[in-house]
Amino acid sequence: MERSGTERTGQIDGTLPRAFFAREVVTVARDLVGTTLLVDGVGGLIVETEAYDRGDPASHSFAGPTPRNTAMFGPPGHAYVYRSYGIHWCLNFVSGLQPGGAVLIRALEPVAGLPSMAARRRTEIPRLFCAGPGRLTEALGVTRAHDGLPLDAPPFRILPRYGEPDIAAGPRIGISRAADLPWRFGLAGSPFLSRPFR
DNA sequence: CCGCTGATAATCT
DNA sequence: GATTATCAGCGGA
Repeated sequence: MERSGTERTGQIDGTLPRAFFAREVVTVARDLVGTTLLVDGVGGLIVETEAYDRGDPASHSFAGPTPRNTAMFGPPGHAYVYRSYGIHWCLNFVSGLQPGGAVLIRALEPVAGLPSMAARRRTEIPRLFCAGPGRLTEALGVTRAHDGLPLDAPPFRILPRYGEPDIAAGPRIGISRAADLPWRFGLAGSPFLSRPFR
């Protein structure tokens, strides 16, 4: 059984406040590593993130608001979910001091709801449950239905981390523009990353 | 270990 | 018609 929010954080309700997301996207992306993401009680430790913001050629918000990226231009602390390569869903946390910023959640270390993840992912290998943005959404049951939902209310729960994790940084994965920016963050040495840092 | 390929759909040129 | 914030399966070294 998981420890209570009070025991972990000293707060009554351990869920991250919306103000957490209303900071520089790169800072939010780094600070999310080591927090715990649950969707309907299924999830685990966030071990890999990427930052995107307005003015970033690799960001969906770069060209301005469209039907797809509407949530990115709404208030921080909400989900932005989009379909990737026609097959996968990808989960972002709308963040930043200006509209158009978001943090892509790329990998989790599975902690809660392991049987549900195994069933949804059709594999018994925990390392492959959430190692990648598309795998993660499949394991947690995240779809377009979650686009725009607030992150401080069910089905979402995001719990603060305890101490300071050892965080690695590097270039983002799978993009062609602004590919040199070190806006990918991860828990150093974690076996649950989508790809290792070097 | 590495690289290639197909699946599949919204968005943009 | 091309591109894309991906993944799984395959073949070769």
